[in-house]
Amino acid sequence: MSSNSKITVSKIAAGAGVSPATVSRVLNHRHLVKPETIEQVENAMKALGYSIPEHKITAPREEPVIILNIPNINNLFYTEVIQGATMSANSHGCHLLINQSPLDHGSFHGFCSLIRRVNAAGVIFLNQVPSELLHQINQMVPVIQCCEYNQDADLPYVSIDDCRAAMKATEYLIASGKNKIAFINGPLSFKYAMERQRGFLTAMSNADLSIPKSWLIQLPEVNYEMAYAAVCQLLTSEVVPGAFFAASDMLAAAAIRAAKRYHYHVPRDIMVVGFDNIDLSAMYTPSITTVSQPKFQEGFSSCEMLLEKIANPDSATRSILFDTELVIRESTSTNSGAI
Amino acid sequence: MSSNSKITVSKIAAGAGVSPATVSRVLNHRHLVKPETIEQVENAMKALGYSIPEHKITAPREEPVIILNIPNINNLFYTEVIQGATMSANSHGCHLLINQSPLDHGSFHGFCSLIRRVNAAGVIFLNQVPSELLHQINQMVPVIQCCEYNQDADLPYVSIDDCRAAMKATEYLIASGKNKIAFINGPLSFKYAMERQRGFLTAMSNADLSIPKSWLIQLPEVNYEMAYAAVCQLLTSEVVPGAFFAASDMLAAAAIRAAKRYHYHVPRDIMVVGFDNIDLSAMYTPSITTVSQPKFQEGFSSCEMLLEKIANPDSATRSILFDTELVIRESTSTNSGAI
DNA sequence: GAAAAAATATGAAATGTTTCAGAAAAGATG
DNA sequence: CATCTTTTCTGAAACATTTCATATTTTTTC
Repeated sequence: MSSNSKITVSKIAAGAGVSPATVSRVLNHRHLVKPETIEQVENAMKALGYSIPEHKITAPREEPVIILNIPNINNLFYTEVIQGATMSANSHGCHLLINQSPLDHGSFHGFCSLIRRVNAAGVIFLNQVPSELLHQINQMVPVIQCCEYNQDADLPYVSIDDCRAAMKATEYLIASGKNKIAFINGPLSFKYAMERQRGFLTAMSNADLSIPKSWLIQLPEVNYEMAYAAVCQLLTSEVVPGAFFAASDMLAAAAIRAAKRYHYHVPRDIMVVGFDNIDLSAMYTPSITTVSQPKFQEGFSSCEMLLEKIANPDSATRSILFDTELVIRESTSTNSGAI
Repeated sequence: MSSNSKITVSKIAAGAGVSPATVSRVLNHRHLVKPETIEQVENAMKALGYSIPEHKITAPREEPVIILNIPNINNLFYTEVIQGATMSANSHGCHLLINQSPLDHGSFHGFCSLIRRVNAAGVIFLNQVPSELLHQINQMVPVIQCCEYNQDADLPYVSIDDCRAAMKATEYLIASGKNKIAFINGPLSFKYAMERQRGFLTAMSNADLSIPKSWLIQLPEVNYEMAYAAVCQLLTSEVVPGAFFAASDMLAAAAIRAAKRYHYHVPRDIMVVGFDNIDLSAMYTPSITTVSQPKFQEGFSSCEMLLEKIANPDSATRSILFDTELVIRESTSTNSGAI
């Protein structure tokens, strides 16, 4: 027996013909060591019967960390987008971490310090960020905007054509024989809200339909209770709409609930269309007809684009607008077994 | 000027009249050093104008990063827990980042390398992690378990008493005149699922009630469609339960949907109780009676406990079990305006 | 395509941390 | 209260890690 005592870094180093420092590096900062040297050291370890403790094994290179920023995790919409981005990141051996920050002027400093602190390789924003902040961050690391974006910033984004999608949905309601359609929306400060409203109004005007101003419901935030209250109020006035188009599924759910309260049958008396196709829309009773956007795909592509930009900072990255699809469910379909 | 060069452990040791080992201990394992000795060392540090070392335990110059790990972001339950943890972290000037990983043997390496890569100060787990992995991670950074936990690991957790909560809910259904109660559950590999089932069965047996085996619905995953199909099947057999107790709100929603399909009135014919009080349960039609657990509070306390453990690694951290509350809504309340 | 600049890779030495053995203090025992 | 036992505490030495200087390779520039 050569050495029966404890296995030390120095002994491994001697066996591998390198310095103890190098062995220590293989153990702790593997990416600093040349692959062939790592192999030498690992052979020496094996010869001594040493196995590296599992939690000490580090990646052969410093894995990039990507920050995906969301304004508020309390929104069902994001989960599938995040799944897509995570899938992409993991398949490239990257870490994807989710940060929650409004990314306004107040939180900007903290966000920058986060980027530096974790040495992030890039950022995906799911919220609209003011141009000047976006540019400052883009000077530190590559940036991609996903779903909600700031067109002024001239930075790449992955999203859908909200206006066209809203037009299609409105046209569907009109084609279903409805001409008294109310629109429920959240704050117009969101680009998507603005665009969806524009699509709705364009489709209505194209069909020569006009509606009272009060049917363009404008909520101060995307909130179930508020939407429920607003729709209840509308349903107790003299003229009642024959359909609601909501800029998000949760608002559509609130409209359905309100309609039921006043004993309107959905879809016979009142049709309801939502937007986004979140899980809730299939689970609701009746299930909700909605504009489906490819959330997973959007997240996935954002991350792919970002990784491309990280690997090749000067490549011209082109923005993407995905197609949407109208998913017909019980809240508009008279021949399904809606309750 | 005595020494203008770098301040080292040896110099502090010389100043304090102790060995370098002791200074190192003051910095890293304070509890091993006698209080008077600590004071000597700290005086010597002050005399040398010692400013906190860069990456050592004594508060890094940059803000700590906490990793909150969830098994799957596609679960509505987590969002509020995350809000609580974020609130706590931010109020202490920490970054809280969310990572998505099942934390099994396959993903363990990647997770360890993440911890090292971002130099995380601590971890909060929202999923049950095998003891041996938990211990290995705990050797790197402090660990807190939140909501779902592994009792064997002997590491601190913040959660609720699922068994007692499930008993209370079952007793409420029994007190409401129901004695034919079915239970819908997800995989028993989750501790919460096991405990909730135990609570249900205990309450039933305490009331001398027995149910057919098929009324203990055991789904291979927590999934709306699966639950819907299972309940539909049960509702088309000869004897039909008068109530469903579901181990999660989503399963309760599926039960309601299935009941409606077969024209049972909820709550008159069939009562339904869920668990967790996620947003969905208030939005559903009818709204769902459910066991509410203080999700925000659990997240908040987990993070506070973790920060305490980071600041003071040797402090004895005691686990917490919060109280739950039964929130009565339309799915069980005959006198509310249920539809 | 040569020269300059930047990134990568390594060892010696400096520095930090842990182990181990033993001293000192605190409790237990008869 | 003397003795044994256990626990706490510390330093020397062993060991691990990081820093810094330098050698090597790769990339960029002109």
